[in-house]
Amino acid sequence: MAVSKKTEFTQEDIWLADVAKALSHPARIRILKILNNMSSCMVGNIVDQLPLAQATVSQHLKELKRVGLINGEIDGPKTCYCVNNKNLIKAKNALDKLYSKIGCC
Amino acid sequence: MAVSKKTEFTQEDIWLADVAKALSHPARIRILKILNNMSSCMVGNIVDQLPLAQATVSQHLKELKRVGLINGEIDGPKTCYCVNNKNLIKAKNALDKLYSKIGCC
DNA sequence: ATCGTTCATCGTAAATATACGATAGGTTAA
DNA sequence: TTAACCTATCGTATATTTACGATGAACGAT
Repeated sequence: MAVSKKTEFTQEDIWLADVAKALSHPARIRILKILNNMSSCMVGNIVDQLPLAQATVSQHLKELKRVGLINGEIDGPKTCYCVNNKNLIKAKNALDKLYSKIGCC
Repeated sequence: MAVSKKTEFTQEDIWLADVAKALSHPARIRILKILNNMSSCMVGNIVDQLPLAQATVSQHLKELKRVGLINGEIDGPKTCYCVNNKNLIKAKNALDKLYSKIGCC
């Protein structure tokens, strides 16, 4: 794409777009829902519920972690992930600023 | 990416991911904010406020329209765009389902 | 120390997204 | 009709994402 122009926008717009990018794959939406419904949050459990290879799931988890939508901590040989509610709510609130005050044309 | 596995998820997860994808570029976030603050919504006005070529802006508008976040209607030689509040609110509500009931691990 | 388990990272191939110039299509004005 | 204008689309180059097998790193148990 030649050269990216993403840096020429405000920090807030870049941040919100980045969070949206992390949400832009059904596997990552599914992962968030799984973490929301399980007390256990081992990677293996997540892999079992997705039609994807372990390496691919790990990549998706990394992307969600990168933008702060989930937290992960090492627990012995396993890794435990969970949703970061604070940032998810922050993203939801940011969407409020996009509502049109005016009706549709 | 070899073969896409996106179809192997639920319709709702695919839909929400698709809306998030439309929001995943700062230019498109900016466009929504511009539409939210202007009574006029001609493409030319939007192009003037972005560091992008007209062809690129048109592409971004097309992507927002594809998922129903904006509506566009031809008004003489110009085209008028506006935010589709209904779908934006629908997306925001869908994010509510992703909050963790459990605290962070 | 060795083995099996769990997960992250590397390397790589293919699909998709981004950006722009050029051009086409449609509208109003002269 | 011609000219000028506005926007969408086409063609194309490059960047990024997606997906997987293979490998590596860390841990617990034997």
